[in-house]
Amino acid sequence: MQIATWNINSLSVRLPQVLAWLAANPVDAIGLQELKLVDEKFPHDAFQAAGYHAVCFGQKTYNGVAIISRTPAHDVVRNIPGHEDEQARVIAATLDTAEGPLRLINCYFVNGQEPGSDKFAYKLKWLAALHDWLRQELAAHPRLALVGDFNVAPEDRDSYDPVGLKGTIHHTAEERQHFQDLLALGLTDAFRLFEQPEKSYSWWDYRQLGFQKNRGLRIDHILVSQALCAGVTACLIDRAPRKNPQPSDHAPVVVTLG
DNA sequence: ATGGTGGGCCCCCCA
Repeated sequence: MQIATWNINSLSVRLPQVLAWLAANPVDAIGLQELKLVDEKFPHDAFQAAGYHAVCFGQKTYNGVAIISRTPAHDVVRNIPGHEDEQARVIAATLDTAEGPLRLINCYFVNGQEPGSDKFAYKLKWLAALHDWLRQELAAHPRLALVGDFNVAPEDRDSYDPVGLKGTIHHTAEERQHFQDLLALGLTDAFRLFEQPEKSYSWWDYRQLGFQKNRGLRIDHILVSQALCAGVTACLIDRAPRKNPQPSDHAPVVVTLG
């Protein structure tokens, strides 16, 4: 089976591209981020017509996440339990598969703007809350995948300019430590299980020909629990949709499990 | 340090 993640930067604008991508890449489930619409405007009919179920957690103007899946999702959780948050950033659900239940946690991690800012402080708090909750989720759900736009470039090789951007947002020691803390819970970065092209990125700034110059960051990730890890046979970033007219600034990431 | 581009929305906020 295949699971994907994609920050689509407005579902209203990108719905045709998402449907086209799913038609060409009939994954079993995909986590979407940055819907930028309220639940009342979520296009359930379009996904149903494409053969998918959807659960969503929307918000006006900003954020918003959804899980699109071939089989109905159940035990849906929205945001981090016990962590007060006005922003819709997390949706988790269980999918029934041939190999047993799979817990899919789809997150739009905080951007954080700039180290030292209020938004950066919010990012670090949010990351700590996610970590604490994930420990419980992993204990309850051995087969677990954490997917989404992490807004962290974990290592220097995940950035087009690790020296020039050292210490800036997505590149700080604090953010990278939080990423390592997630791995320490027993999660594995599926992308790095395999040999990958050099300069593999999942996000490119719209400005100054970022994509054409491959000035990007790898900030969209799929982390798998130990129970899933042994069955992972591939993990790829699909750059093709970034070449579309009116693209999202992010590319989808896809993992193949057993 | 600024501003480059894009989305949402009501002209400035967020990425």
